[in-house]
Amino acid sequence: MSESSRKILSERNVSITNPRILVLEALMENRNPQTIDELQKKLKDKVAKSTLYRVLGDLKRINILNEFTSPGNTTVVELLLEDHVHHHHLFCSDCGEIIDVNLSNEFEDLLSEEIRKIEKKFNFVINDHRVEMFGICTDQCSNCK
Amino acid sequence: MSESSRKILSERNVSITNPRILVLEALMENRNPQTIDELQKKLKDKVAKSTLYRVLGDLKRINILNEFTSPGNTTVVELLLEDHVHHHHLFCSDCGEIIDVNLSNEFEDLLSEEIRKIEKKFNFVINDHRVEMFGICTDQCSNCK
DNA sequence: AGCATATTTAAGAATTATTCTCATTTTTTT
DNA sequence: AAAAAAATGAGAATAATTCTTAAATATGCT
Repeated sequence: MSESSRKILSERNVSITNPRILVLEALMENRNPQTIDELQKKLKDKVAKSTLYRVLGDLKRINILNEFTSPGNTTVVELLLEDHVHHHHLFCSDCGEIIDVNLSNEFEDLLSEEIRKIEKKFNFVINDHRVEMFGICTDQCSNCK
Repeated sequence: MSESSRKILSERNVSITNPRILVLEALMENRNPQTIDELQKKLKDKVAKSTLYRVLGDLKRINILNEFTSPGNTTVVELLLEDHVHHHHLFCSDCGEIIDVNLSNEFEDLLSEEIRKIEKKFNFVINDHRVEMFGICTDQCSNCK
């Protein structure tokens, strides 16, 4: 099981340590975004709190971790690997669930065009973007129901 | 000057107090998003820190304040009044500036359609959304240059 | 495999951002 | 103008994150 985690680390030239493997595994267990708190619980008594934060920093540095903030201002992270293409997020303000969402190619193309316009207008080089949607789930969230 | 702040408060049935007027004025001074820290500096010795946070909470409650987080995880707020229509944000990862951005109607229409599809697919009621763009300013940011 | 060097970890202290508490002050109501 | 209600200031309390350091682990070399 830990093979793929080891591979991820060695391919990126960072040393293979137990905490890093454990954190990667916790992240892989649930490919939707997770709060630090959820991770902390999963890794309780296995990885020190300070180590968890440090390892998450390491993963950001090698560009396989996406960190952002939910509407309640909670920090959330998700693993970004090859298989996990560009996507957006849908937040349930009721249960807190965060769902990965893909939008149509047609939409993404038009968005890229808009971004090109914005780059010109503001003299920016834009290297990333995201669409966040906020609402209330009616029956699909795993937490609700 | 404080007339418009007073009006904003009275129209929404919240009592008119000095700290609230001062915070509103600080927010109006710069209609782009501001960090709590910037606000704190402007209001230094005029409004207590705890009061600033409380007043910001009040403004959120009456729906005239938008709060979100910049990529560096800093909390940012901006006043949302009638004149300030739906817009999006562009973040400079170099100087930290956050710029309000409008996207074309064509784009907004297509986005609304996408959102309708997502609502169906995930059984959500979506009531808000935003597009965030990240990049580096080349010469326009007021901080950079 | 074994040793030396470099890197990482655990644990808790330190820092930062935000919320809470409560006696006093200000605002609103009458 | 007085009474009642609401808001404030100051600092204590809490929560999230970063920092520090001695000990443990990983890596590179032989």
